[in-house]
Amino acid sequence: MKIVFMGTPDFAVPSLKALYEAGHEVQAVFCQPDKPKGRGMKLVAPPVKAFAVEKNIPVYQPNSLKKGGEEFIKVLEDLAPECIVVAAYGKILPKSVLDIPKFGCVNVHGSLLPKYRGAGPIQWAVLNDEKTTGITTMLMGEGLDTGDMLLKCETEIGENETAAELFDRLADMGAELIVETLEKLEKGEVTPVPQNEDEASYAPMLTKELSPIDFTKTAREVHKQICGLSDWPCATTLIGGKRLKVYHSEIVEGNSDKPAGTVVKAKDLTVACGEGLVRFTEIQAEGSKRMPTADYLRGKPIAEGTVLGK
RNA sequence: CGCGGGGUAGAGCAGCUUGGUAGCUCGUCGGGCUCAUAACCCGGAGGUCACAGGUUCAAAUCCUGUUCCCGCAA
Repeated sequence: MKIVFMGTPDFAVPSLKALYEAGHEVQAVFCQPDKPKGRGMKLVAPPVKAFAVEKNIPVYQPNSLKKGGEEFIKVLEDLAPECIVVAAYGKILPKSVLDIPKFGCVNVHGSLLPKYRGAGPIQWAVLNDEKTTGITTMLMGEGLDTGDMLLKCETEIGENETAAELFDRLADMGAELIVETLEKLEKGEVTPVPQNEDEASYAPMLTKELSPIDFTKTAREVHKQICGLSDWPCATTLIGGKRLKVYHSEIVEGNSDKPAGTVVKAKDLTVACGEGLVRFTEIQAEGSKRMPTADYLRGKPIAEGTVLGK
């Protein structure tokens, strides 16, 4: 099938790769413009662009498809793709684009719609301690992730699984599902199902305001916050006035009468919460790289009774 | 040139201000002790102190350049 692929971050790459390797004619790739990133504000190409360049697929990076995007829409019309596949593109497609391909625009979304529409479905599923989540492919409408659903694939969320780990798994699942979706779409073997608006929920992009850990919450809530925010923006606390990022953690059996945030076991950094105990297993201090907690403690021991968060 | 921290043994760190024997915790190897242990004791191996230049009798330490990693900000 002649397709145009629209996507930007790592999440989209497996899908693009799978379509490419499934023999589809990927006519062009659209992604966000290179953005100044990291220290020194260097321009960085999005992962999808890197893959496309490697495979000699033409890349377009419009600032917008709405305002001043006429020339790009012209490009799309000239390519006349049979389907436009969208995976975490990061831009709203105007109706003039949605109407171009005969099979429509198909989106790969990282949740079981209609739950968790929006930019951060994977992270919020973890943060909310969902037992399962998955991938949904759908025909795009004009609303935000509101289109009719095509196929779904469900998976369990691991007890200690971080959003980053789930991201990778879902990206691969999405890749399989989008290939299957196109196949069935072409053969007319799939029936679009409207979403139940009553069950819809919205998962906004994460911000750093979610980072600080509130140890008065339950150990489970703290643990899921750590998992859901890893690798970015990361749950954080303070130790001796310095910021400490927590990448991995696990819930520990037992309880403590110490105030929330107190380190009750210095050997493996077990911390008292409002209810229950949580243990940090991978952390990162300012100016240092992320490492297993045991490594960190060898160089910077933490005294039992230390209270985190200040 | 956005601001800042850092690169020292396999891992994590101290030492740098005030130049003068390469240090700590852990791991590893060998031995010992114990009914027993992620226990304890004794001993050993393991370093171009990121790279390049400079100052000096002498540089991990002071100066200059380069490079890589990280926090903030975006």
